[in-house]
Amino acid sequence: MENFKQVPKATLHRYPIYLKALRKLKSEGIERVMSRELAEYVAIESTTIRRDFSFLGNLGKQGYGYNVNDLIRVFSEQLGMNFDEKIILIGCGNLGKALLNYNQWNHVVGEIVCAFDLAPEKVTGTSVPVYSMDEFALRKPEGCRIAILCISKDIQKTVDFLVDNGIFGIVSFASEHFTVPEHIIVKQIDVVSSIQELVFEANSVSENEGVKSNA
Amino acid sequence: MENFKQVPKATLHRYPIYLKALRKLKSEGIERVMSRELAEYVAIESTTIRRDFSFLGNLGKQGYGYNVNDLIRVFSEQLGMNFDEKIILIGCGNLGKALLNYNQWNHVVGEIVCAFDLAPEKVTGTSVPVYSMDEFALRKPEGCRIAILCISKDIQKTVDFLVDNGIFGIVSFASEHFTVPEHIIVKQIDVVSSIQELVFEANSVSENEGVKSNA
DNA sequence: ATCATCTTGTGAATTTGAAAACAAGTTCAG
DNA sequence: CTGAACTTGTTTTCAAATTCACAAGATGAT
Repeated sequence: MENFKQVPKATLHRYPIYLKALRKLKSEGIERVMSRELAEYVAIESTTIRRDFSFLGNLGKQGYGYNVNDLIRVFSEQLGMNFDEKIILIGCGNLGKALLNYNQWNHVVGEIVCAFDLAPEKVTGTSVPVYSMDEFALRKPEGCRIAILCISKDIQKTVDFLVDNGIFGIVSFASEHFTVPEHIIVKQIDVVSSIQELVFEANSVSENEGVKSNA
Repeated sequence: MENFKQVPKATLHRYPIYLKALRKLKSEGIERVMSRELAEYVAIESTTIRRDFSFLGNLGKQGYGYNVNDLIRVFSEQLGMNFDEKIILIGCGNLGKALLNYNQWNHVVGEIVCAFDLAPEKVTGTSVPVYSMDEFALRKPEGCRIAILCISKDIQKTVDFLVDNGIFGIVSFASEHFTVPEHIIVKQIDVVSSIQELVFEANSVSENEGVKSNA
């Protein structure tokens, strides 16, 4: 957030992985970790980890390692992770409802404040209010920047609408393809594509062995 | 599948994106596409696209472009995408059931043949049979290689169990961290991490503009 | 049939990312 | 307090991926 020295995209992609591992370590009561330990844990070279961390400042101590709590705090502050992102969800079908009932949002990135659906009266058993899409402008929470998309029709139209209404980050579970203006950030989540990639990878390594995998 | 000339990992990651876009084009009745058009559509440089395609053979014609149907067919055949992957799903909570009811599996990668749960008798309204984990060895479909993980407890134990039972590809929706042997391929799907990454990216580009985004 | 106009596929160059190597600072035992 | 043993952060080296640039082949209008 302060003086970003051009953090590489590849590094940005790994931060959530580190953060998750660090939270796990913290939950196990571990307060100190060395890059080499963490490396084994997340299957990323220790040298890569140290470099990734170095973009955020001098976080470790020679001969000691890193303090887990400090790391988590720096990640949160420096990367603008303020824990209270107001997120909205569009489309309350099976998947949408499953995400709404997912209880691990708090104190991680923020929370889903409300949801929108074409037929909100048919949606029952959710812990947050569900509004009609017609009420969007009226009901959109103050400061809301991110939307989770769980619809299967009219994707492009919906995306355009969201962008026009000030959303700049979209996490999409929609399987269909869509395009956005340059300044909008999209994260696609697609089981089918993941499985395809998995199959492609499997078939391509069967030819020449040797791939390191982890989660 | 035939003679893979070391397809780069980055390329492997883009194949599903192309495939999805191509299917969309096909559904719109478009039979011919040029790398430049496709580039604008998926926000990947045309030259990158041409190189990516070149790993699978000479698929295009100079002065003409690519035939959409041919491309889709080659992708499927060459990459071992045989449309009938027998997939299993572990954990039938909200999310698991949502995935089971997702109706766009057929003719894309294969299908979810059955599911497993600790308490299968409590799971209702699914279109595929749900078995107890105790019956795993007995019920696992012949030729099944891929499992979708939708559980929130005992992740590591479950993963170890699956690996011991011949699964080598895992698509995990579990938020918790786990490790696998080297030859196992894992695709993590995690809404929270995606949102984190999105926030990180947003905050880092606000400093220096200019990022191309798409879906 | 011919030619101007396209578009692919690929060597070469450039940019980007990862790994190795090491200097400098910290810890902890005695 | 002293020094051996560690571990970070960064410089340098190496590898991977992307982009450039262009030759070669195809098209379609005339």
